[in-house]
Amino acid sequence: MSKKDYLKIGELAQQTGLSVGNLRYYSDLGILHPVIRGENGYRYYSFDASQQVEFIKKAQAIGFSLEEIKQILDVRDRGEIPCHLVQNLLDNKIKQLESQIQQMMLFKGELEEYRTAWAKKPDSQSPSPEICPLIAIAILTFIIWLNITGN
Amino acid sequence: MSKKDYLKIGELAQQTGLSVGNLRYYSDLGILHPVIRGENGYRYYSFDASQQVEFIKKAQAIGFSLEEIKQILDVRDRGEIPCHLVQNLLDNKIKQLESQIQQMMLFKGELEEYRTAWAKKPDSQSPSPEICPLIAIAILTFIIWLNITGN
DNA sequence: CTTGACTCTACAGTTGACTAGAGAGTTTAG
DNA sequence: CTAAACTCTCTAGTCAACTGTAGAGTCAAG
Repeated sequence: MSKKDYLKIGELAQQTGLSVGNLRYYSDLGILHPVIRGENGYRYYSFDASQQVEFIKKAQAIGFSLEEIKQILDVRDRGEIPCHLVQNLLDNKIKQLESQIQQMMLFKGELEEYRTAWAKKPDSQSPSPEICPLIAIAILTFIIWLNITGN
Repeated sequence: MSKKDYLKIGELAQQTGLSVGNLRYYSDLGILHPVIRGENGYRYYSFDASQQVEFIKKAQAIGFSLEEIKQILDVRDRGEIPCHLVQNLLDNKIKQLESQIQQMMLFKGELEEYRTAWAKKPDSQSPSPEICPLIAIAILTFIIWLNITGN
């Protein structure tokens, strides 16, 4: 348990940008286990804990609840292997995911284009510096609408 | 205000699957305005209100907060919006998409790993048909993802 | 060996997005 | 005309995901 073997909670907090309280909360939920508990009760984390935190953050970002994330991580920790039966399903889902990623990248590209266009001509049609043009808004809403509805 | 001109809140609730309370909540937040209020105080909605609700649902599903949705809808209603608001919205969404795409690719990679790992395994080591926790989780997460994206 | 930074547990508070219930007025089917 | 069904407002409760605080123990630099 020497100084260089583990991270204390405050150090992990610093690394990840999460609060100490948040890390304790995750620890209590069983989402992010300290490697060991000291005799003093201190939580000691491994150095790749910040990787785990990144995973959790991103999983949250795409809409997983902490409970769902916990289930995923539990399974991963147990190292179970999928049934043969559903391998085709896996294949299909991977392809599906591929296309979803493509779509999202396309959408992101559109948004970036739009942002660039905006930056070039911020106020040309605008009555005041704070107010942006109607047409741009329509386009923005439309783009979002298209993406959401998938049409 | 004849019977066929508008929807009452209960009718809209039925159409959309949202609760009456939820619709009132949206009405209070200014996210989904009734076209008019009767003298009785009743909320009367236009027939395309259910379209609006669908928009709200899906916008929520891809990670917009009600506050953000309100801003978007306000824009549509008013036809204008402060530039920095649009910029922020765009920036945030681009970042969010970036992170989502990254995470999805990571997830896809993991699934591919699982698939490969399984392909190497002899059939004899296959677990019993009903015990496929990993696959269960994979399916669960995909279902959730599908729900999020609405496809 | 003390002092200040750090940690612990336990519990209360906050925010967003609702849901539930009371008490009262309104509409509508029979 | 009446009773059931619907609506209103207002207040309070719930749930997830935190944040904040109190009181107490622990560690590390001087």
